[in-house]
Amino acid sequence: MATSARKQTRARTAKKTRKRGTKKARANSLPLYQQVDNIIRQRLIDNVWKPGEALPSEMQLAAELEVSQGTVRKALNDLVAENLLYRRQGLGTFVSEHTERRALFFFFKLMGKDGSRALPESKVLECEQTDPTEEEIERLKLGAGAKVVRFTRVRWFQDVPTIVETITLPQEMFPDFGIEMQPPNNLFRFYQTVYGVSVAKAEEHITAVAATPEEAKLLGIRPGHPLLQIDRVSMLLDGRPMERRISRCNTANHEYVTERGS
Amino acid sequence: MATSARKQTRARTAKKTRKRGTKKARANSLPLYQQVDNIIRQRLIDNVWKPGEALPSEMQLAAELEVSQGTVRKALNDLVAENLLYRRQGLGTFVSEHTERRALFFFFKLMGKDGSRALPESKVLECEQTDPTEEEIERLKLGAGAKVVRFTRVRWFQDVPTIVETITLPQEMFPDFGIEMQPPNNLFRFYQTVYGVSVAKAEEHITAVAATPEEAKLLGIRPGHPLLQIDRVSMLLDGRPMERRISRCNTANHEYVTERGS
DNA sequence: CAGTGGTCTAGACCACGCG
DNA sequence: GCGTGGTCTAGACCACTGG
Repeated sequence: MATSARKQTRARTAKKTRKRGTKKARANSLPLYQQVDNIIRQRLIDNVWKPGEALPSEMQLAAELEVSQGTVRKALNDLVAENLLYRRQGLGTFVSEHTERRALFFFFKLMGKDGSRALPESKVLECEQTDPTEEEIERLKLGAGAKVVRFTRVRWFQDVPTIVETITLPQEMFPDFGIEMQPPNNLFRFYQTVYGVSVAKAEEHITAVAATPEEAKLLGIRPGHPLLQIDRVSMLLDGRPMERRISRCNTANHEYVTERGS
Repeated sequence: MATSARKQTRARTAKKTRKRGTKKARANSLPLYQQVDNIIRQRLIDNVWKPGEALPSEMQLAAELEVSQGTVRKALNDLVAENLLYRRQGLGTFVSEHTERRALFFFFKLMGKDGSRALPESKVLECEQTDPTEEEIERLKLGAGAKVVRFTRVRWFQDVPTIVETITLPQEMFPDFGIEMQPPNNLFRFYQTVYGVSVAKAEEHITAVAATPEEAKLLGIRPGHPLLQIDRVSMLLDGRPMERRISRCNTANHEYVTERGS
């Protein structure tokens, strides 16, 4: 910022014999606040500030990047709108964490039909390190020869088995996963604290399917019973896929809830 | 704004023998830009500006409401973030419309598994004006004695029947609906242009269900085949429910797709 | 108390769309 | 050329947090 973008700016306006020395124009391509946004975004990707940590104050960032406080503020607020940061008056600006609560409200859309909302318990059935299927290669954008960790678990709400879940991770991002380790219930928090891998966005494909005999047995239902299948790929800030998860849910007592504003 | 909120402000700071006459403080409750936001929001509810129409310019609004241009700008940008308005440089600020394209990308989440994305054709089976069920009374927040319009339709993607839909409307909001009128394919646009009713937000509850014999016949599948049920209530800007829709979809070739940022 | 973010203003210039 | 929104700055004061 202080160098590249800025110099360009000066260069661009040079031929017009710039009169106002104090005024800043923007580079031909991107507005200043977006350049600031990108710099901060890159630092988040590079883990310069870790989840839960505070960023420098607006004034400090403004001084470092040689822009006004207002420009930094706009960039920060945009990042807050994307849930990457949060701010607390009198305290500072912080990197978002994947707390239990956050996982619950942001990623976990299954609610009890009675209005209850809770994370289910989990029990892992199998866990192996293996070769990916064709579908996994595509969904996780895996390179040739890449390995994956794949495990299956059943999830309960109040002693009622409700979800059968198959989770696939790129082995490269999670070294030694599943070798001497049993995955815990809150996976996102685990990914973040143990491997420094933070989920930034996710895409879900939802369909209705019939329960297989195995699933029927695990969930205590008839084979062929309708299940809600949620096929989700979670991605890092830079867009790289980091988890593929297929959840097959009995929606007798729970439903997938989503709302959209305007 | 020019009167009520402003006077309060003055009143609050009165006892401190306010020194700076030019400075504006905010009322105890809400920041100025939120007051402006609320005023504009109310005008949208009151249809002061209709969908597609331009609002007054920032300067005009600022002058009318006696605040700075920057404050109006923040309020407007917040409303843009909610998709209630959109702005075009050099042109102005406009009220959002429910165009085909908008309906497609905002409300219609069903995508072809081959990546295609289109609004299906529709054929209405029945249409009646009747008493609401208990469930409808609750979901549509109907008062005692309120009537509803209820109709059923089948929807096709390229000649393949895929969705069976039951739609319920509060009769009060849609006088004469269904009496001498057959509902068209793009309902949201119809609601807006004919009745001045604009959807602002929606909540969906998604489950997996088994096809009834009637549905199976309509969709050309076996009874008991798994269907994706989307139970949606759409609401006006002020939160009043205006449509309840139950869509039961065969997800053999289509799936419900959603993404979440951070 | 000092330091943080939150609000608000005033004014400059830029980029765009249209006549 | 004019009016629109878009960007950027500078500076003021408010409100909250912590020591």
